[in-house]
Amino acid sequence: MAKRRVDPDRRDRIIEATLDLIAAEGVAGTSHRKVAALADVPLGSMTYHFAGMDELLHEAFTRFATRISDRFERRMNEASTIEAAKEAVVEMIMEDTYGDRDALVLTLELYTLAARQAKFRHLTHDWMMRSRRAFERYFEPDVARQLDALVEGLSIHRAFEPRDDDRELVSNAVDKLLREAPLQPVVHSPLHTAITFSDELH
Amino acid sequence: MAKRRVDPDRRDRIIEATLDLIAAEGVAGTSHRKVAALADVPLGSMTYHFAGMDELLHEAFTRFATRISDRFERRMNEASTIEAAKEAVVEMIMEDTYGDRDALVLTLELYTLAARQAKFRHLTHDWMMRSRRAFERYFEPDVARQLDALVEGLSIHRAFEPRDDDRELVSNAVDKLLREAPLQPVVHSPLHTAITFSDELH
Amino acid sequence: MAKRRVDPDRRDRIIEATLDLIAAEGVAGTSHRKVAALADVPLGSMTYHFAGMDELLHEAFTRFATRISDRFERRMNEASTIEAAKEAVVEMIMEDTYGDRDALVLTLELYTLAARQAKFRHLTHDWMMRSRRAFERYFEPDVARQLDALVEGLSIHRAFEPRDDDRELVSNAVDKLLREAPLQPVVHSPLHTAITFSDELH
Amino acid sequence: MAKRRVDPDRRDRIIEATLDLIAAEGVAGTSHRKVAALADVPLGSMTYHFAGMDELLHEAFTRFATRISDRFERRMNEASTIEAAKEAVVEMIMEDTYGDRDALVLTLELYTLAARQAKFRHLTHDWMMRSRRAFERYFEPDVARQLDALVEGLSIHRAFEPRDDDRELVSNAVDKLLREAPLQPVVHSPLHTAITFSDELH
DNA sequence: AATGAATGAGACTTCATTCAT
DNA sequence: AATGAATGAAGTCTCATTCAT
Repeated sequence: MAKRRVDPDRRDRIIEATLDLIAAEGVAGTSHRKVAALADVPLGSMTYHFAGMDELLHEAFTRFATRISDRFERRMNEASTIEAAKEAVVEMIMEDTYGDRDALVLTLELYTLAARQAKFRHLTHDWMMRSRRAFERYFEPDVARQLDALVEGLSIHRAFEPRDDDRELVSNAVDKLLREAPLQPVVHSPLHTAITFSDELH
Repeated sequence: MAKRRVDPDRRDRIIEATLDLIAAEGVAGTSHRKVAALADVPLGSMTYHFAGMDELLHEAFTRFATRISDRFERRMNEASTIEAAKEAVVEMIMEDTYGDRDALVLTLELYTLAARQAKFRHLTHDWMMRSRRAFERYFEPDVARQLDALVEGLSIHRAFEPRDDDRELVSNAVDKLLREAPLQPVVHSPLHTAITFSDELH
Repeated sequence: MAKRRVDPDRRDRIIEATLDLIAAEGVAGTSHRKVAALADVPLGSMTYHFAGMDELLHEAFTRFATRISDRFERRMNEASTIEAAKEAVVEMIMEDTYGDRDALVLTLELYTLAARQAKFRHLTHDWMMRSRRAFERYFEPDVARQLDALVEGLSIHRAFEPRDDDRELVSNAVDKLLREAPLQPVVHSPLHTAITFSDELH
Repeated sequence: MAKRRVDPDRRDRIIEATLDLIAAEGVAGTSHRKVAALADVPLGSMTYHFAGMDELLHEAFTRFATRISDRFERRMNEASTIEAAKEAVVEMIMEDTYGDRDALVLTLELYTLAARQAKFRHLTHDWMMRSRRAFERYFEPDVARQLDALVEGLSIHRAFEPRDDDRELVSNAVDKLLREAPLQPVVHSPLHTAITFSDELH
């Protein structure tokens, strides 16, 4: 382990190491020590660069959510027709909704944190908003929300129980959701931001 | 803490306390000490009744998954027509897919564990199978799977971002998935049980 | 694990299991639980049959020391000439002074206990007395003591550092010790039983 | 316990305290807590300075074996004639082969560990090699080995059963071993380093 | 600005022993 | 006579954080 007095992207390296570690051992198994070892920085660096574990987790998940959203947006924006957009949705569910196993694990870890701590909730909020907005380039707002939920559910279920005929099933489900406008128009009401979660108890 | 040498259903109380604690503080924040305090049993009881933390978690999540599946099955079985079944699905998403906040948190915690440790995967597997089978009383197998994923996605998204017009949106999404058989019939292939997750790294 | 309501030699089995366990994991690594598991008796049996860990250890080492001494005596008594006796000594050092690895380990464990706790000292005392008396059938008392010490030292050293030419070296050493009476007769004085060890501190 | 953030030779103090404690209560009775209390360091220091109990034991016994070997070597080197060397051997057996009671106990504890765990065997190996080499300044290699074993055996037996006439007996035994070259020369064969011990079982 | 050293709290687990049956 | 259940004490170790340099 070489001395590295000059080390500009040390913060960066720490954040990446944190994400790797969470993917591998979960938030529960993540500690300053392990991150420091993985990032090859002195233990003392950890609390020097980040006020505490919470700040570190927050920054790490911010980077993760941003990264996933960026990729998602890019792929959706590349489509030039509705048909292409639909194909992109199916494609993302099929091959890499969450990019890979690590991404799924990180997503679940983030949801778990967000469900319990308000301070992580804006991350999931922003993420969802960006997804929907990307969908809205091609689809009705309500359909965008429905689609967003379907993508979520199919991705999780496929991760746990993949099957050979998934593509047809996914494609068909997306088709049906896009098929036609509802008979009785959905009434838009103002965003209801009430948070369902009561926060941590102690 | 009174002396209580004779105490049947102590195991039971420990398991319930564990679920409460996980809901409140997450798997990461769950410890023998805290569970023991919550269940009002001596610390030494913990590893007497359960070989270790892992066994405790496994038993707790087994109870949880079974409980949720039971309730889900019961509600689906109560429907007598397809229309009623559809209504039950919407209802469950709307009011209590996961029963309550605790149930959502516990579900996410379980998914997180299952994504990383094979030994928890059979719990999510069984759970999904029971859901689909319950759906299959009324719907085609493929539709059952699509519906199952939609329920998953909508429940999660609604938990994070509830809105006043959710009922219409949910109902409409379910409607569309149920609407009609696919034009090009989905080809059934044998269950592909390959697990996508490589297990814990060390 | 069958129910064994009638089980006469249970005490016996426990003692043997204890010796096996000490050989494998040392006195330090020996516990009621492990012994019970190895002997296939309920944990509750342990403190029913033996007042406590100390009594168990004492009985186990008593059996061990007796067993080793018996064997030693038998082999020495089988010799009919001094030459044969000398050969028996060499033989015992060479092939099985302590019988096997387990016996060496148990011997060292016993010495360790005896060096610190008076209550184990009579075991080592009796053992040594029986060895010397066995030697005295053929050799002068002083030579017997010298021989006894040489056997001890060679056995230990050979256990740690065996060599191909050990037999010659051992045989030669025994020869020299037996060769002839000392020029200046050793004065016999009464046994000095003062114990050098101050006992356990707490 | 005063605050002592700056405390060099803390490691040192811990090692010495460990040796004292092992001498007093054995490896079995040695714990982080007790050592910390004896060395007057916080419990947390223990695993900060030493990766674990094993490392601590290893370092402690390394220091012990080195210390004993140093003293042994020094005393042997001080002799200028064979006669003086012989006298030094007798002297060491008589008064302080192992220096004192603690040293004998520690030696037995080390042998016990080494007999069961390979990682401690190099300590006993080095120790024996240094003893023999010290003897070889004055005596034939084979005689050195015989003498080494005799010293071992006499020291142990004298510790357990001291007698007033030990000096004559010891002196006479040494004399005999040194007396003259063997009639049939011992054949030297290459060192046979095979380790007899199979290691811990599980 | 950066870090090696240090520590109190608390983690999981094992244990000898007690006790009600 | 025998034992399953239970527990308080103590074991080793990991941790986030503080602090002197």
